[in-house]
Amino acid sequence: MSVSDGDGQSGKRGASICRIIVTEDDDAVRERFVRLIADWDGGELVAESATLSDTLAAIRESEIDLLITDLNLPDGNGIEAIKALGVIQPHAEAMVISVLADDRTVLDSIEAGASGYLLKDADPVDLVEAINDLMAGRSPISSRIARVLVKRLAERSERAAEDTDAPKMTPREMDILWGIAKGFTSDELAASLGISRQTVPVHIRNIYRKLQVSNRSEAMFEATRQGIIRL
Amino acid sequence: MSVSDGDGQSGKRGASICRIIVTEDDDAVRERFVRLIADWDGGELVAESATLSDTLAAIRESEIDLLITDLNLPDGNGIEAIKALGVIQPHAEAMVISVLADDRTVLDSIEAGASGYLLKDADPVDLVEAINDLMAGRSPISSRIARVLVKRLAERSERAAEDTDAPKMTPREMDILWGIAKGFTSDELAASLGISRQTVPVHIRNIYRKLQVSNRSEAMFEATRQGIIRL
DNA sequence: GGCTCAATACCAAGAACTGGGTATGGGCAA
DNA sequence: TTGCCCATACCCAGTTCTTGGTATTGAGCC
Repeated sequence: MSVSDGDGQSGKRGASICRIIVTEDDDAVRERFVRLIADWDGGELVAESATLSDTLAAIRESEIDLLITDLNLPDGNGIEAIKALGVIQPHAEAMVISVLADDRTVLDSIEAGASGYLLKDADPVDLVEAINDLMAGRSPISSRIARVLVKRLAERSERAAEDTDAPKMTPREMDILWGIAKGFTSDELAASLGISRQTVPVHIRNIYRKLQVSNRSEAMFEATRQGIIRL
Repeated sequence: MSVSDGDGQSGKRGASICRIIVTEDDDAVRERFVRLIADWDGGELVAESATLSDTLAAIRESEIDLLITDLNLPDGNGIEAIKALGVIQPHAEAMVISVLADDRTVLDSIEAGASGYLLKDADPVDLVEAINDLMAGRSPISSRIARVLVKRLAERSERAAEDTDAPKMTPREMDILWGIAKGFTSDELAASLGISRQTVPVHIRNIYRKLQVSNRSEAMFEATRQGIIRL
């Protein structure tokens, strides 16, 4: 697709030069980034922009491999640019460079498709190293940002693991629960489990009691919410 | 062990010195870590270990602030040590230093409670900087490892966002869907939404069509699986 | 102005579910 | 051994769902 030269191999993405857009509303900072890329022989600056709208235009008009963007832009949020990039040029990577480090912003950025996230800290970031990481399929991420990701992933297992109550289902009840998830009627469940059609409702009632619900759909909701059923 | 001077300053978790256990079955590597910590005046090595069982014993017997562990141990998996630490000394941090970088291992480690994860790469890691990060509430993570976390968090939103089909629910249908999740009957739904009891089944039928299901429980399952309903 | 679609409303029959009992074996632990 | 729990099975009455129709109104689009 459209790559200039490169068809063939590209161990990393190595063969071709990395085409980059830099979005940053602070002129001084942007100039610094631009210079770093100019002095590096692995990348080509396709566009530099100080606004969201310019960036969106550039994403539509130029083929790129990497978007480096700030989040606080005068006319919007850099996350929009990341989302647009994901739609228009899905092959491209995106990296955030921002002062923001709150959970919501970080997670939104990652979910929008950013693969890297550097904090605009005191210490000057090694931009070229970050770009190399990114192009090699790694994710350069400041340790403070990484903490947000770790926290998010860790809490997920916590809830499933202990969850205070964790109603324990018997093996048969798990069978029934899965049958319900697949929309089986009691008769179908009885047939597929090889038991009487009168027995199924008994199990279902026991499930309701354990989950403190009173019908199938509520049971499904609770069971998935409490991690009893994995999607 | 060279604790040397001690408490004076040390800004971060400042008052006390960081008590550390190092678990690593390769003697040379472990010795290197031990020496680095010894030469640093912010931490005290409480124990060093080459096996899981020794580490578990140390976790039980000594108060520590940080566990630095390999995963491949001769008598088990370092993840066990992390889990044990989380139970016995929940305040303590854990960091993995391993050659393993597969998704399952990384995610298991994080979910077990590791806050840091360094790849035992070619380049020598700056262990002291990593420890400082950790003690300051940040997460030192190699970029290759970070990619795993990013991938995991991004795919979660992807499924909800486009998902190939992404059946779009109208606002009303979302109301109905949530009502079903909470176990409301059609009558209750009609009452809570202020519409006729005859209208609810119409919406439900439309939902079934969009999700390609034929009853409420299956609809719940599909809706949660496809991320239409967030838990 | 037509067209599509969401949202509303109504009817009715048959299938399925819910909740109340009671009861028999088998397995496991005190 | 006794007691508890799981799994099994049955009955029944009442409630709720599901599915087949038809129809009106308003919003958005060509």
